Amino acid sequence: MAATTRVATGRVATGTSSRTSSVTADDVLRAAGRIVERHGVDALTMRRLSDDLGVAVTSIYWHVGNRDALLDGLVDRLLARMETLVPSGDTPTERIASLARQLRTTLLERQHLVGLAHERDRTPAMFLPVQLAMATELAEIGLTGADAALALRGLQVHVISSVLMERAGARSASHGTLDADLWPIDHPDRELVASLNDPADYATVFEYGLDALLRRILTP
Amino acid sequence: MAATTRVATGRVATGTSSRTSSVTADDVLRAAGRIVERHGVDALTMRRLSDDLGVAVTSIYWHVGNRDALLDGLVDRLLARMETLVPSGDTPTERIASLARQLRTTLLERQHLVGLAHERDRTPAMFLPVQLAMATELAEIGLTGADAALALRGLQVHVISSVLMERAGARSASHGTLDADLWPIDHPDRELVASLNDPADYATVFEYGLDALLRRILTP
DNA sequence: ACCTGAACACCGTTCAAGT
DNA sequence: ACCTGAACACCGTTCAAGT
Repeated sequence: MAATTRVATGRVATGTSSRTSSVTADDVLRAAGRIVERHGVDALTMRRLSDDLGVAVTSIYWHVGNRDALLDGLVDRLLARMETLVPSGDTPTERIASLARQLRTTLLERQHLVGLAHERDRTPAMFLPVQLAMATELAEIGLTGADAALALRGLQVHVISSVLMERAGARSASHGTLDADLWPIDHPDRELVASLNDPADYATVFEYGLDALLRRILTP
Repeated sequence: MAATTRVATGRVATGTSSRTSSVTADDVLRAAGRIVERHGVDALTMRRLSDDLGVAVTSIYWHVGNRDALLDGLVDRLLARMETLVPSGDTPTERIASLARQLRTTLLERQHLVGLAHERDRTPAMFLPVQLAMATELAEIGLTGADAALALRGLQVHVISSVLMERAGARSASHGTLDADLWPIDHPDRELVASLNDPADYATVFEYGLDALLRRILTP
């Protein structure tokens, strides 16, 4: 009984579409992206999405196929964003670092989408534009071939991992459990334990690893 | 109509339990772990699990509470495993590297569980035993306090990332799309592109980054 | 061309009932 | 103490039907 509370859902901003009331595929993508980024992938149900858009569940299927295709569309949007990054800096090393940092901040803004892309095996495609740009810089230093490939993958691994770790760190911190809370209270190195309690320094960890990689690239 | 094909499901190996037919909480955990590791978390439905065990869905709830508690239990089992790692090697640096490598291989064996632990913000707890052991080695080198914390986190980030990337790499490779397939076919550095086509060298990428980190630790 | 409700098979979970 | 079926609210998806 009482199937749904379907009562003129106020209608969500139709945005660019000129005709009223009806919904475009782009509207669906946008609304879906909003839900995913704010509440995670699991929160994206077709019924919730249709509620947000003020249409029947089934009309979403007309626009985007099904849930799987919808998620694919979201990932595609993220990948398109990756092509806008441009390196800055005077030396190749600086430009590589600049690319890595831009990549990191871009991914941090869309963390749930990054996870989604990873689950769907689109991580390689996600990194492609940056890899191409980085390859150019590496060639400038004289690093090509297998060595360059290794350096590229090293950088790639480093960036994505610090994004993932930062998310985990932020969430643990927000619900109170810090890394250091797990450590034995009588550990001799109290400054170490204290440092692990500082939740905000994942940027530093990132720079630390980036520096390590760049040094190794410059002195093989 | 035809609710389920509930026909004497042959009964799964009851293992250690002495009484026949009935099921222990440990049986449930084991069966669930098998499903998760073989087919991923999404494949773990309560009904499939109960089918595997040859009991009614509802009896699972008696043993483990609900699905969420079940997943928690699986993660706990993974964390317990982490305490068994022991460093080997003559120098502190070698012992640190040894710990990182053991951690990596252990996590690679339980990749789905690692993802699960990460989603549930248990990554810090997962790394705790290794971190403690590594801290001892770092102190031997003379690295303590904030510097040691940074090194620990750097190592932690590196290990988990290479595990995650290796999974992504393996899956992309298995369904045919290699990193390098995305690159422009006319890219000047053909050896680089060829290197990116070799799917098996994630171990090398891991060692590369590990080496970079250890060098940086030794020369601050 | 676009939207709709009804209907399907599938979830997780609760509960009263059995032994 | 353990297991069961019935029943609930919730999914994704299909389809015939509307305009």
